[in-house]
Amino acid sequence: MSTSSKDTYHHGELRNALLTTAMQLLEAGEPLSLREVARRTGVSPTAPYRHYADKDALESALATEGFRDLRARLVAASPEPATPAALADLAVAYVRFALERPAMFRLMFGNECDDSNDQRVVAASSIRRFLSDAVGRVFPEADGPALAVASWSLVHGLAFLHLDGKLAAATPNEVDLRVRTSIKAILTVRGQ
Amino acid sequence: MSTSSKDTYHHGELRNALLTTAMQLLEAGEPLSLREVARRTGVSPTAPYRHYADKDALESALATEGFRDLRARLVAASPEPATPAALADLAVAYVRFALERPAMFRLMFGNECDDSNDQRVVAASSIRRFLSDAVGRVFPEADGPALAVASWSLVHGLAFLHLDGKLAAATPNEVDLRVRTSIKAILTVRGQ
DNA sequence: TGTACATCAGTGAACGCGCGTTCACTGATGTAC
DNA sequence: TGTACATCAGTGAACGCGCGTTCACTGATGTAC
Repeated sequence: MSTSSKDTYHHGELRNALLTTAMQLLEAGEPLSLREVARRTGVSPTAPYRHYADKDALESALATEGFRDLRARLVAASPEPATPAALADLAVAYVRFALERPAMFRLMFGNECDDSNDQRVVAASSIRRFLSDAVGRVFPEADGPALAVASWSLVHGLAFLHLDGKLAAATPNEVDLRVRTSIKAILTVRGQ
Repeated sequence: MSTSSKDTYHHGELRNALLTTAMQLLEAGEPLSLREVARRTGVSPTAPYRHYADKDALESALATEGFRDLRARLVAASPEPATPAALADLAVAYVRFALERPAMFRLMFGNECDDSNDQRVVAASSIRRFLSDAVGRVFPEADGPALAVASWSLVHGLAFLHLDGKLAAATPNEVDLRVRTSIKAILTVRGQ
């Protein structure tokens, strides 16, 4: 299964190959180590240092990919959300992403952020903007920024509480349902 | 600074002493290792194994303490919350706890939960119940369980997003304000 | 009240481990003339 | 078109590290008679 084509000493694609391998490690739920990534890519333990300054750099690159993937999932769920139902679809997509790729989600969020990586910052704030725009479109008369933060927090909290087993759910469908129910509950409550 | 009173070979309080030391390590933001805990408690590296089966057991005990502390903080903020304002006070207390004791908060939540530790499960669900009761009291006509989940998620998300630097805030007061603003925004939005 | 003995709660050496990272190196590639 | 040479992208040995955990042990404690 390992790409043992040593034909290419100068690999040419090592940077991407490392990223891909690291991704697979993460999806497999195995601990991420530079040495293991190198091993599985069929390359010496020090080869990665030609492409990433250190382990943190690899992780940031990985997180950047993660943010892009998450954004793509959200966009796929609802490209131009403009109704409460569309918002709920976004929420479901967000939580699904977290549960399907828990290690990645934790890497993206459950860490002190490395703000020195520009691409990462851009990828993360792109998600934020997409969500804010959606909320603004659906509730134009509300306190936009505050409601955007609140919505993101609600969804993010749902994701993390499920991830950490604080909200047990047997099946993905149950999770989806709970997400929708939660949103409906909070939208229909009588404010003070 | 280290309690070097070796007077007591049979320490008598080693179990608690270890827990306390571990707590301090956590609060200091240093990585938690069994050896380091033993070292700082002035005891051999293997002594802890008389009191905790392994590292996970220590961590569970630590998390249990954390849940109790968090509950105490919530109760202190509002012993019998019955108004939206009281709920906001709870939210502020929750987020403050997370930001003041980030390592502890991550240990409590940012992990797969060890459900085999009964005390831990009890301590965690006690918080959940307290929050649910509060929400039920304030919004008796709502879908209780769903709204409770939503509220907890909102607050939990606010906590984590701040923790991870996704929502920048210069001062604790700014954080408090944002928490209150978020809640107000979501409570006053016009549901569908 | 004194003593034998089981149990409890420590010690200290040792294990194997995998990690991130450095260093000096060399083989492959591409470019200037 | 051919060649010299700089640069690029790998290698492989080695470093020091701290960790969790096991093992056989021993000193202290408490209890039964």
